Amino acid sequence: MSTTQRQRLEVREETLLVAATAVFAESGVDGARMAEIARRADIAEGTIYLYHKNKQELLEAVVDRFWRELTRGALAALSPHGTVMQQLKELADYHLHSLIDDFKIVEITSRARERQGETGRQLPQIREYVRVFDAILERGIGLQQFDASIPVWQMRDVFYGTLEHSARTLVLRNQAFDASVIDNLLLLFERFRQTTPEVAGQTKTETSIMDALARIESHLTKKSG
Amino acid sequence: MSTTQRQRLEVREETLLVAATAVFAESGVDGARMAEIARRADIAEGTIYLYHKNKQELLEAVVDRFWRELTRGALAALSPHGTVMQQLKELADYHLHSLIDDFKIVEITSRARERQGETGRQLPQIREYVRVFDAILERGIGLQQFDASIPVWQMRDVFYGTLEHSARTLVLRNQAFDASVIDNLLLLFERFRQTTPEVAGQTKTETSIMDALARIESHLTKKSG
DNA sequence: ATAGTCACATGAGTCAGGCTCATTATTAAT
DNA sequence: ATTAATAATGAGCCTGACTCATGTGACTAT
Repeated sequence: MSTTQRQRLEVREETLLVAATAVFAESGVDGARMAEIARRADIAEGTIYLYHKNKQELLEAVVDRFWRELTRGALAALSPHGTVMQQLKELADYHLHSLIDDFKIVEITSRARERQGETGRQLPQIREYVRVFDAILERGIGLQQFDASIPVWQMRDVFYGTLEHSARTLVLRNQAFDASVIDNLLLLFERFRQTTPEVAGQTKTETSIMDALARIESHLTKKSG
Repeated sequence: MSTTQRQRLEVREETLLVAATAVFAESGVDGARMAEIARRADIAEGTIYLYHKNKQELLEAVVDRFWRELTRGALAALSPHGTVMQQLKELADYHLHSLIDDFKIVEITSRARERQGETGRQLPQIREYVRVFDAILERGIGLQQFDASIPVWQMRDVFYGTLEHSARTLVLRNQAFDASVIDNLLLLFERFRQTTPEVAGQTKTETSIMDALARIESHLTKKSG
C-alpha cells in the first residue's frame, strides 16, 4: 500500500527531527555532528540529505517544529472564555515556562534565522506563534479595554522582549520560574488599558504638577552642578 | 624603544579587530573567512592566531570592543544633571539608535556567547554596558522616585528587552528610528514609579509632591550652605 | 512467481576552511 | 656585530559537511 510507504517516511522524518533537536540542544549548532544525528536517528549520514538540503535547513526544520508545538501548547493553555487580562496572564505564564524549560532550543532559534546574505528572515512558525498574542490583544482593543492608539506590535515587543530577557536572566542565575516577573509585566499592561474620563482628568492634573516640579528640580540641579 | 614595539602591536591588534568587525558584519559569522580578515588587516592568516586563539575568540573580541564603544557613547549621551526620567529617555534614544544602526553586529553578539559546552556566558563588556541603566535606576530608587520593591533586573529586562525587540521589528520592516517606541516605553516606566500605599491619610500623589518638595528644599539648602 | 522499474538508502570519498608549526624575519640586548 | 628573543609567515594538516556511484527493497505488470 502506498499509504504505508508514505507513513513510514513521515515517521522517519519525525525521528530525524527528534534526534536532531536533541543533538542541537546538547551540543549547540556548531558542536552538533551530522554523523551523530544520523546515528541517533538510526539512518546513514547521507540519508539526512534526502530530507534536508544541508545542516542549516535541518536546523530550520527543527526550530520550526519547536515553535509549531509551542503554538499548539499556548492555545491549549488559554481559558477559552477568560477575560483579556486573564488570557494575557496565561500566555505569559506559558511562555516564560517554555522559555526556561527549553532554553537551549530558544537560544538556537536565532541561528535558524541566519542565512548567507539575507538579513533577518523570520520563520513562518514563529509568526504563527506571535499571532496568539496579537489575537488576544486585538480582542481587548475591540472590547475597548485597550488603547487603540498604541500599535499592537509595540505592545507585542514589550511582551515578548521582556519575557525573553527575563527568561535569560533567570536561567543564567540558575533560578526557576518567577511569578513576580509576570505580575509586574501585567502591571505594565494596565498602562495600555483605556482609562475612564474622570480618572483621566484627575491623573492629568496630577501629572502636570509632577512635571512642573520635575522641571523646577531639574533647573536647580543644573545650576548647582 | 620597547614602547614603540608595544604601540605597533596595539595598532596591529586594533586594525585586526576593525577588519574582523567589517567582515563579520558583511558576511555573518559562518560566512566570514579567516583568510579574508587577514587580507583586509594586511597580515598573514597565521598571524591572527598570535592575537586570538581561534575564530570564536576573535569574534568575542570584536563583540566586546563593540559594546565597550557603546558604553562610552551611552555615557556621553546622558545629560549629567538631568532627572532620572530624562536620563532614561536619553539612554533609550541612544540605545535604540545604536541597535538599528549596528543591527548586524548586535545580531552577531549572541554568537559570541556560544561556547562549546558552557550554557550562556555573558561578556564582561555587556555587563558593563548594562550597568549604565542600573546606575540611573538606582539613583531613581535612592531618590524614592522608583518603587524599591521591584527588582532592578526586572525593570532592566523590560527596558532592554523591549528596545531589542522593537529594533528588530523596525529593521525587518525597513523602518527608521521611531520615537513613539521610546515614548510608550517611558509611559510604562511611570508604573514603576513610587506607588507606596497611602500613609496616615496622605494620598500617593500628595506623598510624591511632598517628596519632590523635600528634594527641592534639600537642593536649595546645599546651595546656601 | 519473476522480472522490471523506481524511489529510497548507503557510506566511502571529496573538498572547504580553520588551524598548526617548521621556518624565516625583525627587534632588543650586550 | 652577535646573539637571543620575539613576531610573522604560509604550506600543509585535519576535521567535518556534503556528494555520488552503487546497492536494496517495494510495488507493478505480465
